[in-house]
Amino acid sequence: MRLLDIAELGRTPPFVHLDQRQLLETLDLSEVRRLRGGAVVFDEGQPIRRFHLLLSGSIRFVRLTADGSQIIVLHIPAGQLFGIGTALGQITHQVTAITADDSVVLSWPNPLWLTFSGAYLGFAAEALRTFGNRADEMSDRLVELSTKLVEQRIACALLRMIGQSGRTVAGGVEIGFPITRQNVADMTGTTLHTVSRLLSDWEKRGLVQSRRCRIVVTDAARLSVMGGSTASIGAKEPERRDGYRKPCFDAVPIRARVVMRTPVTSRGYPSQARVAT
Amino acid sequence: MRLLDIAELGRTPPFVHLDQRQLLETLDLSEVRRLRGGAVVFDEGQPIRRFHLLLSGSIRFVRLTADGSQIIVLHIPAGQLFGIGTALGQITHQVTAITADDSVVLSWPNPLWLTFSGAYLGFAAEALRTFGNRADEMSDRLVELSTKLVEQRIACALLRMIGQSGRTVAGGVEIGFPITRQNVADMTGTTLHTVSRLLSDWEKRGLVQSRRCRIVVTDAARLSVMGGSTASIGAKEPERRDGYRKPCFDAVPIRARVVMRTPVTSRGYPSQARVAT
DNA sequence: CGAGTGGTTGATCGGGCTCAATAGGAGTGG
DNA sequence: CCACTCCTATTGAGCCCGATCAACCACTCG
Repeated sequence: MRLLDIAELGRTPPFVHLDQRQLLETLDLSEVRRLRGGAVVFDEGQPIRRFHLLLSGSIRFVRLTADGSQIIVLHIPAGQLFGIGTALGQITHQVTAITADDSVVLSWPNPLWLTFSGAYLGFAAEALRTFGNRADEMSDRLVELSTKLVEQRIACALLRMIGQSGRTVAGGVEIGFPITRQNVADMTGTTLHTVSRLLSDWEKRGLVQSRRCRIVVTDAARLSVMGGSTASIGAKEPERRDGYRKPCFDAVPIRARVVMRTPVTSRGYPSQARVAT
Repeated sequence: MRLLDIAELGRTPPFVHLDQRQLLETLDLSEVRRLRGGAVVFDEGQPIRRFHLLLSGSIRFVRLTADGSQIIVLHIPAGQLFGIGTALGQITHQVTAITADDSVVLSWPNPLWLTFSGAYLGFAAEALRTFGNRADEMSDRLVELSTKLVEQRIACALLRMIGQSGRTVAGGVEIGFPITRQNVADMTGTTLHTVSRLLSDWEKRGLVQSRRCRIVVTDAARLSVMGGSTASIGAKEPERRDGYRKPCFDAVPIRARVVMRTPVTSRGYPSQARVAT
C-alpha cells in the first residue's frame, strides 16, 4: 500500500524530480485519505490549512449560490495539486472540493508549502503552472458561456472532460468519473432536462453513448464540430491588405480603435467582428 | 515627468517596499509608454516577452472568437501588474490587452522578472496575489453567467467596475473609464440592445445616469439588490439541528452525498438546493 | 419490493436575441 | 460654420431557444 503510494507520488509532476528517500519523507509528512465519491475535502469559505494532491480519482470544484444553484467551476484530474491558494496568498478557499469518484488524497499542512518549494526542484513552478492552466480553462469557459449555444457548450464540456480525464474504452473515450446529467448541466449553465434531451439525440446520431452516470464519446471529431472552434482567433489574425503591421508594443498609432463591426450572422449570441485599425 | 512616474511607481503595491534609489533603477530598466485609449499592449497568442505595470488609465482583457464575438474577460485598474503569465510558466498571452482609456504603461523584459522577485521584498507575493484575485473574479463571473438573469449580470458588472475603478462624482460613482453599451454587453454575454434598454429603464428609475461612454451609478444599494447576492453561501452554511459537524477533513463518512435537491423557485436559471449529508 | 436517485420526454411559456429603423454627438473637411 | 460621416444609443415588433412544469420509466440498494 505504502509502496504503491510512493510510486504514484513519484509519477506526479510536482514530485517527479524527487528521489526515493525524499518521496518517502514527503509521504511520511502527509496525511493519506481514501475517500468515497461525494466526500468534501474542503469547503468554500473555510480557512486554507493544508494543500492537497489528488493521487487517484477525480475532484470537482463547486460553488453554491444563495438561490441554491450549484455550478461546477473545474474538474481536477488525478496527479494534480489542489487547494493551493496558499501559494497565491489566499487565506480562505474560494470553492468547495468534492470527490467525483472514489479517490486517494494526500494532504500536507500549509507551512510545508515553503519547505517543499525551497527543497524540491520544480515544485513551485509546477504548482504555478497548474494555476495558469486552470485560469486559462476558466477564461475559455467564460467565452463559451458568453457566446455559445447550449448545444455547443455541452459539446465543449464533454470534449474538455475526455481531454483531461478520458479513458479509452471499446468504441470511444469514456469520461473517467461518474457524471450525471445534472452535473453536466451544472458545468454548462443549463438544466438536466436540456442535457438529457441532447444526449439522447446525440446517442441516436452516434456521437455519444451513455448509461447511468457514464458517458462515452464515440465520435469526438463530429462532436468537436458541434462545439464550434474552441480557439480564439486572436492569434491568427488575417494578413492585412495594406501592409500595415500591428503596432502593439511600438509607437502607438493615434486613435488605434476598434472600427469594423460586421454582423457575421450566427444563430448564437451576439456576433460582431472587430479589427483594430 | 520622471519624478512623477517615480512617485507613482512607489505607490503601487508590487513596488511599495522599494527605496528611492531602487525605484529609479527600476524605472530606468523600464520602457514607459503613454497610450491613447484603444491601443493594443499585447495580443492573444503572442509570445510573452515583457511584463507590464499599469501606472494610470485602464486596461481591458479581451478575447475574440472565430465567429467574431468579442468578450471582455477582465478589467485591470491602475496600479496593477499585467501580462505576467511568465510567473506561471506560460509562454504566450491568453488574452489581448487593450487600453480602455488613455494610459501610462511601464514594461520590463521577462528576464527581469526573476531579478525583481529575488531583489524586491514582496514583489512576487504581490504578483501572485493579483493572480489569485483575478482567478476569483473569473470564478465569480462563471457563477453569474451560469445562474443569473441578464439584468442581474449587468447590475453585477456595473457594481464590480465601480468597485475597482470607481470615481466619486456629484450624485454617485462613475465608472472610471469610457465604456459603451457594447462593452457592457461584451462583459455580460448579452447584446448592446438589451443593455441599452436596461440602462434607459434604470435611468428612469434613478439607479444610474449615463451619457455617451459614461455611466454613473447613483444608487449602488438598490443596484446591488437587483444583482442578487453575489456571495456564495458555501461559507455560511446554516447550523445543523442534529449537532452533526461537517466531516471535511476528518474521518470521512461513508456515502457523504448530495441529498436534498429542493426546487427553490427563482425566476433565474436552474435552482436546486443541495446539502451534503 | 418499495424507496430513492437518475434519466427520458412532452407541452407550454417567456426572456432576451434578431431584425429594423431612427436620432444625437463628435470629429472631419471644404 | 455647415454638410457629411461615423459611431453610439434608443426603441419597436416578432420569434426562437431553452427553462419550467409535469409525468413516467429504469436501475440500485437495503
